[in-house]
Amino acid sequence: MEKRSTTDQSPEALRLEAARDEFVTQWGAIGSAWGINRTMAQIHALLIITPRAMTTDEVMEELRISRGNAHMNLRELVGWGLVRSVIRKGERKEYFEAEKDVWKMFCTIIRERKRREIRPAINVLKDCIDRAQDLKAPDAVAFTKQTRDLCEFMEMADGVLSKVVRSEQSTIVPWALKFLK
Amino acid sequence: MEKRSTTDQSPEALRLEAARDEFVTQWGAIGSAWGINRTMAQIHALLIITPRAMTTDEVMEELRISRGNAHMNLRELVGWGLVRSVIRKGERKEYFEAEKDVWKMFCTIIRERKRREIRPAINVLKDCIDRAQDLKAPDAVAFTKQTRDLCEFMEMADGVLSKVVRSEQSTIVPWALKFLK
DNA sequence: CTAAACTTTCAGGAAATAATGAAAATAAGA
DNA sequence: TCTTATTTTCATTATTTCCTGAAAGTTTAG
Repeated sequence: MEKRSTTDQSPEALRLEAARDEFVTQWGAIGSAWGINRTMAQIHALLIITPRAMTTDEVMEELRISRGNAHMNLRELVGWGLVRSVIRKGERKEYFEAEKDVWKMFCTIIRERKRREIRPAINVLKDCIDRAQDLKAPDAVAFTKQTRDLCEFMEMADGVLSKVVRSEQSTIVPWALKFLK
Repeated sequence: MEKRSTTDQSPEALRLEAARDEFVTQWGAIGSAWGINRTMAQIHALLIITPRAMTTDEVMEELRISRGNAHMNLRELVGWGLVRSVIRKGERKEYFEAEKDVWKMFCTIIRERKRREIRPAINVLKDCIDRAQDLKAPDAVAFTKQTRDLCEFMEMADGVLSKVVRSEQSTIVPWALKFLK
């Protein structure tokens, strides 16, 4: 077994390694600001900038994390559809590679967030509206108006995002968006 | 001092109270899925569905949280621009009220997230590109391509969001978006 | 069937984050 | 100025979230 990162020490390689580390670290921080587990974001970052598929052990080594941690978060990423597992014939272990196309990545994230968070939020709002809509007290009327406004807004947003995401195949939307700038 | 919530027990009032509680609780959960402190989201929810401005003490009582907690999170909300403090003449204490217009709320959140997270992320990406763009190794080329793609995408997204948010005053964008559904 | 290679699970511990409560600071009225 | 109402801070404590490592499970080759 060779230790890549400790034997390959040319200045260029070091510089690349530093840049990669920076990216992985910062991407982890960014992820956690958006409610994503730091390690999951870091693994995702690592896979995104690695051209070949990686094994659990490689991820563990690169990120200095335990097997359990690496495993769980890789599974989670597969669950999100951001990473797929690859099995090479004749080999027993599992490899993982990330979707590299940024637009596809974006669409996947939107699709999942819609499903996991926007839809449930809309349901909560509808439930709240149902519970209070027939009440006449001023506070109740205010409550109903506010939740209804919020609900309509979120349904609109959900619809817009669906439109955007549905165009995943074509490159038209990203192209059009560039001109909207 | 009267205890509103424990003396006013008509079935309607109870039902409203339950709906409000549900909303506050769930909104807190939703917030934390998006990287926002649960309590902050709950206070925001509470202020959104309360027609009048509230004092720190009212928020404390309603949410059963400590003064320090209420205080800090109210300040944070004011910092986000989602809540403003109101000082009534002749009164010494501070009142807080939330922006109720959903579209304005949305624009405020976008504007802040752009400032706090999207911009810094773009800067990180640019820094990573700078560090590695002159390297020739295959891994380095892949790294640069990937970070550059990501960077371009985020700049595009940032631009689109700016466009959307800049139209805050007018009601044209929300109106147009409805038709995009 | 057995062993080796690899994956999965999860109880317990560690780290990160948030909340409390009391003391200190500030501001306003008398 | 002094007193009181109100706000702010922050060390301590509590809670939540995450990670580890080892044991159990699974699969494949021989």
